[in-house]
Amino acid sequence: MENLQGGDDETHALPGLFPYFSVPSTPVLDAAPPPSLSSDGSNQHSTTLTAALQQAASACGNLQLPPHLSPDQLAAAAATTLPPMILPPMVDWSSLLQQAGLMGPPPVMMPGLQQQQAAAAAAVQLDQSGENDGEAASGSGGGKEKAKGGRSGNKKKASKPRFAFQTRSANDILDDGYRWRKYGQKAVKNSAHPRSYYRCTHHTCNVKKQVQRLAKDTSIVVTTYEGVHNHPCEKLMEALSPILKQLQFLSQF
DNA sequence: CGTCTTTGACCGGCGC
DNA sequence: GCGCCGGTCAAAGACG
Repeated sequence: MENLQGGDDETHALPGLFPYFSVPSTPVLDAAPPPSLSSDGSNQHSTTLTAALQQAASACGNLQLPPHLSPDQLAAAAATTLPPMILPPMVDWSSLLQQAGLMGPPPVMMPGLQQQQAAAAAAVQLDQSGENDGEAASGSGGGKEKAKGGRSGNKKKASKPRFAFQTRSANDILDDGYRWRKYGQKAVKNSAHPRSYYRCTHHTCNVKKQVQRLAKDTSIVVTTYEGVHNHPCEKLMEALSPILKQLQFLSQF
């Protein structure tokens, strides 16, 4: 599959949407290897890594790197102290570096798809036993507008951004750093595996996600996010705090 | 006791 | 109008 870029649709950048994965899972398509953080000590690499960290911190809302650190200091900090010991393995570096503009588009996210197209794409991916897995997303525009609201008058056709991606994992549930409450499960046509519906448990957050397995390859989990979290990711904060403490320590010099 | 999952019922949109 | 389907609700139960 190729990168699924919708043509004319708006492209959503969703910082903080996929900041953290602790479940051992791998992106299915065009998976970029983790950055070789320790092998390259060049300034450019280090400063861009710092930018990635800054992106991640700002995405979560309540972290700041020491403002008075010079770029050189930040670069030195990143180059000399960040290597593997300090980099939490659960951080999704592909997403971080992609947010910082260091990588191409993430492997299976589907930016630019309108919600019904994303849903249709996911449905096609599930239903089709044919060849092109995700290309159906860009190709099939024929998705009819299905019911968006459930029973209690959810009439608004909210155009929340929706992102779907696939991971190869034995676990259905990816720990993405947020807490989710399951509120439904439905059998999927032509698939032995049901689709599960989750809602973010944060009071003010309205983000939902759907999780289902591909019928054709049950080792692949398709996760569809709808909406953007309006609160920090606590687990990412925990993951980044050692780095930030170290940077703050360095800022004393 | 609070939180979460399970599961059948229900709702609304769509095609025929 | 009817049935299908995706999505949601909410009661009941499980769990720590």
